[in-house]
Amino acid sequence: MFSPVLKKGSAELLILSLLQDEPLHGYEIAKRIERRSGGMLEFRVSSLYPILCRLDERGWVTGRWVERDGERRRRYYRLTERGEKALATERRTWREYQRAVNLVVEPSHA
Amino acid sequence: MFSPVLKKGSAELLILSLLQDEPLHGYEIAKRIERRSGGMLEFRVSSLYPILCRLDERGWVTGRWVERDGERRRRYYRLTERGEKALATERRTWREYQRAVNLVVEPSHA
DNA sequence: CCGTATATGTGGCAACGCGACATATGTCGT
DNA sequence: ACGACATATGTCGCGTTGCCACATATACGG
Repeated sequence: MFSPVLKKGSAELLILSLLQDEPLHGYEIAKRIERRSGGMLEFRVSSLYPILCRLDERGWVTGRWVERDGERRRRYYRLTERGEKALATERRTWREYQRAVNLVVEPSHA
Repeated sequence: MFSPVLKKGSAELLILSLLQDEPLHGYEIAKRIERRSGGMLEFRVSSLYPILCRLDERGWVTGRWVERDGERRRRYYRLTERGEKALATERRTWREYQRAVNLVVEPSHA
């Protein structure tokens, strides 16, 4: 839907936002992003898993393997305390960024 | 102010928006973006000039050298017809993109 | 005469999302 | 029994893009 370029930078914010509600595994995260955005945002798994690793290394989320009968193994991620703080910061940054861009592009200044 | 990652994708939109009002040269574009955004957005010249070339090659803007006494030579860019259409599209895309991300990020869904 | 603002550019780097591909399991229809 | 599909996780290499460092040149004020 949107070009890869535009989506840069928002990926982490999207994932962290979903994990705030409850722990999720990768595939489920991708589906929820698509559903919540009304199909406008789509996440390629090739982007998703590297990002989750990145967030784990950074200490913002922790992953935990879960194996159940009649189910393929899944890795559930949950937000850490540091991740929660980071999410708050990223959300604020995103809002400010939107505002800044809109100040320039919205023609109300003419 | 904002990380380079987040800014990816919005650069063209910002530049095209400013050129809609009147033809401008590169340096002036950079300053206006900074001023209009209240100092929140800053544009490195090392990003700016390559983008202007790109837009020129794509036929969205056309550059014209202007030399005046007591002034260093400047290259003024103006929006082409194709550029105007592209700008309209990019503006719409940006709005939709904001909406899509906010649908996922804003916690009003819980 | 020297620093600062103005003005335009180049080269190479690092980050990031993605397409293509690989692998494995559960489910449903035929 | 078998194939197609959804589920689920991952790797590799590519292309785009903004940035830092650097280069060059002119006008102006102290």
